[in-house]
Amino acid sequence: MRYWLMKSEPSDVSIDDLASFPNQTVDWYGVRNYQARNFMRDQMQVGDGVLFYHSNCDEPGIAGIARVSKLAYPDRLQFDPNHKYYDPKATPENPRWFNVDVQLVRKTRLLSLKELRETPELANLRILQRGNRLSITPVDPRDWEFIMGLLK
DNA sequence: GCCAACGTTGGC
DNA sequence: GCCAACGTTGGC
Repeated sequence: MRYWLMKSEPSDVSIDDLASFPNQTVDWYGVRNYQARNFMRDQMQVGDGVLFYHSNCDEPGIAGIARVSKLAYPDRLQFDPNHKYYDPKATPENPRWFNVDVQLVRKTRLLSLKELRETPELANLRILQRGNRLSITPVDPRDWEFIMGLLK
């Protein structure tokens, strides 16, 4: 059992969008970074904990708790020539991009990036490191427990 | 909209 | 394999 932080732009999929989806589940499409892909494809297990993070928006921060609900499988959009996530080098026989499914556990208060930065216990969070751009990062179990405490 | 920090691409 | 050019991310 591992823990992850996954960024989503709320203009694309917000925590409220997730809550409104069938089974409160979304396929985590559109990841086009190899490190993030490898986390999903090689390490994520059903039941892993996910911090659902709103990025590139007015109030960036953790907006809810979710879980991995399906193991990685090929990202459907890499095969769609009309989509911005199309990848001409990917084929169904040899897919390049993968995604897991993520299911809402519960919406939480917004634990803002500002508050995260002001919390000394969380100084090691990957998301807070300088220059971090990765959309999926592992979360240390101790950090996860600490954040669960803040979100009670 | 700016721009720092990365990641990717492709010529050599 | 190097690295300049280019593209993207995402907070501010």
